[in-house]
Amino acid sequence: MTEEEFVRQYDSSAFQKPSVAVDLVLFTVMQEQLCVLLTERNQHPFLGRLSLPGVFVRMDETLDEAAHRALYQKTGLHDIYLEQLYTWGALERDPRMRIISVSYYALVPDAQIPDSERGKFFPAEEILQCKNIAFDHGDMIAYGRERIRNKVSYTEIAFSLVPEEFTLPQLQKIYEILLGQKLYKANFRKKIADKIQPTEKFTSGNKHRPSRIYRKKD
Amino acid sequence: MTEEEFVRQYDSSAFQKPSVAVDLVLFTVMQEQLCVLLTERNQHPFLGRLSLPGVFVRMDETLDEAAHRALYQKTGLHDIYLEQLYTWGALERDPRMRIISVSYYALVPDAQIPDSERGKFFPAEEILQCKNIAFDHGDMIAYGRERIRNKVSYTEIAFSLVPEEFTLPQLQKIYEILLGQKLYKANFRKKIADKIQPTEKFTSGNKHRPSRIYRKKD
DNA sequence: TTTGTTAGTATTAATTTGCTACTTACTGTG
DNA sequence: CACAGTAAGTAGCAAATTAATACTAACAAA
Repeated sequence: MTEEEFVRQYDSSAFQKPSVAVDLVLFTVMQEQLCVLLTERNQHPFLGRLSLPGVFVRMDETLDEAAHRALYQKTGLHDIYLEQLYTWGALERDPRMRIISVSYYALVPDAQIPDSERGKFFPAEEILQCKNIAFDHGDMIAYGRERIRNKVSYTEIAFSLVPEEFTLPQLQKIYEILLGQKLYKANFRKKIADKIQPTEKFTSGNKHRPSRIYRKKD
Repeated sequence: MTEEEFVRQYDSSAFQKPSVAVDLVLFTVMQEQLCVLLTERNQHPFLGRLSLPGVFVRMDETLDEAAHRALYQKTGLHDIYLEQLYTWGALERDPRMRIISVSYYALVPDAQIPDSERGKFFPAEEILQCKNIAFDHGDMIAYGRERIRNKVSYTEIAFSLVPEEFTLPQLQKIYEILLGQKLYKANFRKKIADKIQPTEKFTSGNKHRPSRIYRKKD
């Protein structure tokens, strides 16, 4: 059967379609941990469980637009790193009806999160352990965490988790948390040397040597 | 607005849903080139252009199942490496109606392709140049090529493009084509040494030293 | 001035990668 | 049957990265 025959068959008779949603895994690093935005469900199914923010995809918006809308509606944030993750299509992933969900992940620096939202972030590690998560959202979080772990080393996504101005110990900590391992200070600095720009500013107020403040190059 | 309110609003009033399709980027390495399976469209839109095999997702099948179905229906192949790529949701990607397409890529060893299908494979490089491709299928091919290039070095996907029994020059060639660069023989062998198992067999019939035949370990 | 603490640099060992050159084993030709 | 041609396979070393440790620098507080 050709694609064309399929279109005809599909449009005429069995005209049922799945719903399409976008779910958002919003990551940040808080208190030296990778954290995710979750809200407790106040309705069935999965009443009381934690779930990711999500929206249905409108006929007049792209997937990326839907993801940005979800982000903005739920957190008020915009202009942050956002990337498509994976599309989930298990038959019973939502017990109410067939919903195919395109997951996205986003990265925000801790400092950029409004105070009203801070309480909604949970450490990814713990969340994935305790299994109190609605739908297949645990899989989405795990998949996102994995994607980030892979991309840290060959992209610059770590910078998306740090403010515009940052210190190298700060940045290194982010790398370490995302990678899940300690790095060597000297080597780390050599490696990112070409991606950063020193400023003339230093941290202050700490009871130890101040740290130079940098910005991302370009 | 909560997700629940959305569900209600969505189901009752504006009940229109996009169609969901799966498109398959089937790669192989033929004549020292990365090639893709394409068929010429015999219908509008994009009449005469080359397009990827695709199917609509049924209500009773998962996305992975739909991808396998597409593969089997179009080529008769099964039990090959298959992985989800990316989901495409531009508004006008299909001029007939709103179709969201989940792309998958698959890898087959040249030797496993039935003769009837061999003519349908085109070098990815050329295809992406000449822009004779239907829909956004060119983007899908490019995205798949990129994904493979990335995964070659830290996974074992290259083995999916080689028969069960293979020589090291053969395998190295696959790596080189996927990565788009020459590799050093000795280093290559060191690196994959723990992933392969030597057999007692050798190639024959060539007018030079025969090559030992290996299998994938595990 | 001393201590505690973190920032930042220097140095060296171990490993991996880049690269060249060699030996080995076959076929076909004189 | 030697020799040329060709690709398989191995050895070895230089260059670059990564792993690891030790050091010096700059602050606050006692």
